[in-house]
Amino acid sequence: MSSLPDLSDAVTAAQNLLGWKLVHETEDGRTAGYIVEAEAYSQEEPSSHTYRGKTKRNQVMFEHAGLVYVYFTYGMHYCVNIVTGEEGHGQAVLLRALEPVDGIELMMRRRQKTDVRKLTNGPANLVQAMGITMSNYSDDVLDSQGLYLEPGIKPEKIIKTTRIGIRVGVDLPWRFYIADNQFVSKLAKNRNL
DNA sequence: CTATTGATTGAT
DNA sequence: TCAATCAATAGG
Repeated sequence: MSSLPDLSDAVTAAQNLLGWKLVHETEDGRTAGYIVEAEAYSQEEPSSHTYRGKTKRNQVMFEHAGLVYVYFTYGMHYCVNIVTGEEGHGQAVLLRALEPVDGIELMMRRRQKTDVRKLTNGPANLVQAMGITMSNYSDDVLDSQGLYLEPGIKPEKIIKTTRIGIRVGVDLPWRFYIADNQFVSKLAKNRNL
């Protein structure tokens, strides 16, 4: 695996990021996990937050690849994305699930769960376990500090399928996850292509 | 201005 | 199947 992920466009990056290790160092300690499930979003298609142009919420998605897009949704949840593509093109990869590697005790404390499989199995769950907040908005994951990426494992088999939780653009096969990985979010295992 | 919806989760 | 709960957006 090369030392930098391919973030040239969202769909490529969603596959390429699988197996990379996401690390977050905070005052409470270090947490890290392998990315096992990810989805691509881009301004050309209606399910993307950038479909209707730049707003205060999504503006970082139009900046350069490697920056972090955190958003608040459903009145109670945060989700995290890695920006991809050229500057000015609103696209990113939503991280949907991790396989916990480091700081599992800390993740359990943050999540109030002891079942390792329920720590990071979903976009809002992994944000909570990793201690990611809006203060991580526009962090650079290619800088080795704070929230960043490290080379991890090479996925044996990647499953390509349709995205979760959206009402438009449901036909696009823009979701990718590592086959037979027990940390992939439950919904993701239901539909296959 | 008000009303509705959503890249979710966890409980029923 | 539904509630929790708020930012963005559509509509008047």
